[in-house]
Amino acid sequence: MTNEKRGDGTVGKALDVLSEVAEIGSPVRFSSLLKTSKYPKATLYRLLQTLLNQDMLSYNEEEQTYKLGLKLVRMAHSAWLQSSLAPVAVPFIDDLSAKVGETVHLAELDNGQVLYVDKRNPASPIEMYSQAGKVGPAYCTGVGKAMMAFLDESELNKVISKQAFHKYTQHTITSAKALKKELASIKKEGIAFDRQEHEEKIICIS
Amino acid sequence: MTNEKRGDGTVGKALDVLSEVAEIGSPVRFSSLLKTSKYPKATLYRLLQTLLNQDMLSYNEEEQTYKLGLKLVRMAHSAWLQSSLAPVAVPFIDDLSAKVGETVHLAELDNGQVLYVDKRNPASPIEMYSQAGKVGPAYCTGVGKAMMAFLDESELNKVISKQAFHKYTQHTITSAKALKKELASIKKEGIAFDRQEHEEKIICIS
DNA sequence: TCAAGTTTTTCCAAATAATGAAACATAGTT
DNA sequence: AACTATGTTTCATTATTTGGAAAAACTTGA
Repeated sequence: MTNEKRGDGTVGKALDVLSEVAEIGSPVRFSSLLKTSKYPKATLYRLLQTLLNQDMLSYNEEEQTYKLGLKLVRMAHSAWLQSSLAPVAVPFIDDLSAKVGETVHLAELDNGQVLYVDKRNPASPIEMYSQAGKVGPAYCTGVGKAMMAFLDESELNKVISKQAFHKYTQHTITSAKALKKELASIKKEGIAFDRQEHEEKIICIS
Repeated sequence: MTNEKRGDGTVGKALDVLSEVAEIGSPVRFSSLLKTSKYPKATLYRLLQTLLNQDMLSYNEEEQTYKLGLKLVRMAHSAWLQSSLAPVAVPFIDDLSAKVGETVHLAELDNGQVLYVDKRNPASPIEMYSQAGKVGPAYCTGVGKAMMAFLDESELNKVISKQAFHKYTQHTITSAKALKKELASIKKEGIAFDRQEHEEKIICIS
């Protein structure tokens, strides 16, 4: 039986399980996972054990619950450090945030997704981790579009072809053609707007 | 570096490779990884491909380099949300930081390791991601010891038994016995100190 | 341009590890 | 005690992973 879409062997399955735990968002019991998961009992069990051994998950014996583990956090820390621009740009966004008195995001474009690398909010100086690290679709956020506008033709096509357009709100752009048109005008004017395309009531200027 | 306990099949290997990429800290070429890695060419290659497919790594075609990928960051974000106390405690540590005018860490104890969940530094409001997410050994940090002091006997033994004591500085505690003694006094006095046990010139009060 | 060196990718038979139905274990209830 | 709901282990079968070696794909240099 070959599974076409999710096709990399055991590792794929393990990461699948890891994602499931991540998506649930709170510590989970084995049985609870079993209901959601597409893997049979024994398999799921062994995958969880492996992930535990590897510190990708941590297990609370009292409550018999699994949650994401230390290794993951440690690696994410590395990922942050590996991010190309973050360390360099920090002073700039601090500055910008202070000047405009609005929330400032620092984002990176990675394979058609916007990774919010950092965030500065002048009012309450934190919330940070709760936003930085978030990933969103590039085609319906201000930053995303701003960045795509400056890709060259071939790269842009590559990115677009990977996208599955999903209509988040009634304003979301859902065709490659419409997107390209918008990008062209962004390039000309130097400013990108997000007109409630991803979340209602949130607009942004990039 | 010398980790004997490596034994869970393919998943273990894949995560091993992932760790290696993380530890290097900057984008790596295949050949470069091959030198460090204990896996043969073909194996390493396939593992990298799998991790790529899974978005755990991302690949820069121009430079032919691998770095940590989006999925990892996304999951770490979830890990942060799953952390039991962070969301609740944020206002408190903001407050505390303002009052004492010193850097405040929020840490969690997880299997003998201290995870710095959050950090507030009154002078420069950031650096955060660069520290939060960091993991350190519990037995030679102020916070770590403070928390261990309030574990009950059996849990404490479990944690201690997992520890490999490593002498970071000449002040580091290196025996289970000495550690227990110290914990007892911490419990009595309600304050834990870190007297340059982990890093020279850094002391802290918990 | 071709040959010589690198680095990355593919192949395939043998070796190994993963699978999952079912049995077993351990609470928790009625 | 028998019943239920979870969690853990076993084991013969099957599918995946392995790694040496060799083929591509790139890089250089003359």
